[in-house]
Amino acid sequence: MLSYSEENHLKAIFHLSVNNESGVSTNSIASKMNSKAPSVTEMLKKLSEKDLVVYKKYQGVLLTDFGRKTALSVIRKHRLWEVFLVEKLNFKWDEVHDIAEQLEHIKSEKLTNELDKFLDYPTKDPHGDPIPNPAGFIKYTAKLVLSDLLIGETGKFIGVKDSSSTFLKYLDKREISLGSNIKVIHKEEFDESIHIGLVETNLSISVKSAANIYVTKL
Amino acid sequence: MLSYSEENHLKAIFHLSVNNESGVSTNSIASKMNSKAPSVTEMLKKLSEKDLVVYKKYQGVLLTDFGRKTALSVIRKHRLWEVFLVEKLNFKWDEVHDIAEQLEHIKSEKLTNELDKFLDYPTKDPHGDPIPNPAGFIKYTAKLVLSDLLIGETGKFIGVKDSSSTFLKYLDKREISLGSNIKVIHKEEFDESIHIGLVETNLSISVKSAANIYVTKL
DNA sequence: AAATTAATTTAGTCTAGCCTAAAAATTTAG
DNA sequence: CTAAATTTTTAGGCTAGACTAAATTAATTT
Ligand SMILES: [Mn+2]
Ligand SMILES: [Mn+2]
Ligand SMILES: [Mn+2]
Ligand SMILES: [Mn+2]
Repeated sequence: MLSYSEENHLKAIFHLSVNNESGVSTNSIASKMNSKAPSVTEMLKKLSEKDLVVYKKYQGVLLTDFGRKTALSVIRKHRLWEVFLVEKLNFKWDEVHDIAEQLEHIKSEKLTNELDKFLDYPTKDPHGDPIPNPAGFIKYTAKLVLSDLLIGETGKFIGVKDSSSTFLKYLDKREISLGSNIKVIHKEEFDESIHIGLVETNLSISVKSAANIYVTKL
Repeated sequence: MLSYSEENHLKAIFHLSVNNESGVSTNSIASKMNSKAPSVTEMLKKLSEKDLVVYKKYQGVLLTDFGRKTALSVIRKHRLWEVFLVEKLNFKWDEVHDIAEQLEHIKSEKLTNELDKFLDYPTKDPHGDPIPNPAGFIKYTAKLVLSDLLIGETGKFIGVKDSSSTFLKYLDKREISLGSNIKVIHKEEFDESIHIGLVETNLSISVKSAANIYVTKL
């Protein structure tokens, strides 16, 4: 039975492993966990002891298959609960993350799988992130950021890179929501802002925002 | 922000306070918590420090209004989650308690209240126990145990005293479920067993079982 | 290639939550 | 109303998980 802290460390390592062939560094984990390096080192020893990671002093750390599967099980629960909160309990997409951080640690496979069924087997969470299946398989969708689109190109808004409450609420205010088709109308040279067209309206947004919006080219 | 252990102690004290005017004893709490007296003493000092209980050495302990409200909030969450598991996720009444023990500690008032709404404001949990309202008000129903009924009397099955998985599954097997009207047909002198009549069938059950079934006289 | 800088680990400390054993207070009994 | 039994508290210890400061190893510069 893993502790919350062990599960959270595994999750952090998993997220840091994406696009990172070599080992994950102690400091990067500490920074993601809002803790300090010595706490991470101690945890790595414990996780290594339990065969959840491969750890060699000063060499960074990598998940074992077992560790990866465990991390994905936590992520699966996190995302399913986020769907539940939005779909069934009237939460907004910017309100669910903190609660899901708590719910992801509830231990009951039956609960997770019944929840999955109850939600009709969703494949994406409210932020567009893929939901791993019970076996720990996760289906990634090719995506690029809106700021990479050229003038005249259109993309479908499929996810956010920055999922902070602030950014999510900003998108709500501008009525940019998951699934929207966004066309790049014009790029301003002076401040690099990007004029975009939604189904109805046209808007202008900063590069910073555009760099945080995942799209698939249409 | 209270810890799980603090919340669990409050819950234990609350349950031990029912029908117990004077203070709750250290040992009774330890026994309910599956811990030892010194651990309880230590916790009582902490809870007292936080004004959740009134504690005086060797004098037992009582909840303050604040402590009582806090305990009831945990119990409210526990019972709402049990309803959710049974009503929405196909759990049986004997499978929900352990999961609710985890879920009752999730911190989000909005979550609790939205869940309540989603479940259409249930007043009883799957075991017949009343669900406190958001203000911490709990509505008790007058009840007696089946074994107290006299021959010829009929009672409506409204709750269980023993809510162990074993007993609940036994009731399932005998097809005795919440809401059933149970008539006492005969009491066997030899082994004190009680012959009862359900809507259709007649059964015989032990005094022990009968002493664990709450009914209201019809 | 040595020196400096940066990253990581070790050493030692702290708190929460639990424990056992011993001491003290309260209750029960003779 | 003392004496024994019971209950409760204190004392001291342990583990998990966090931290700071110091030491060590690795990486980067000159
Ligand atoms: Mn999230
Ligand atoms: Mn998400
Ligand atoms: Mn329960
Ligand atoms: Mn219940």
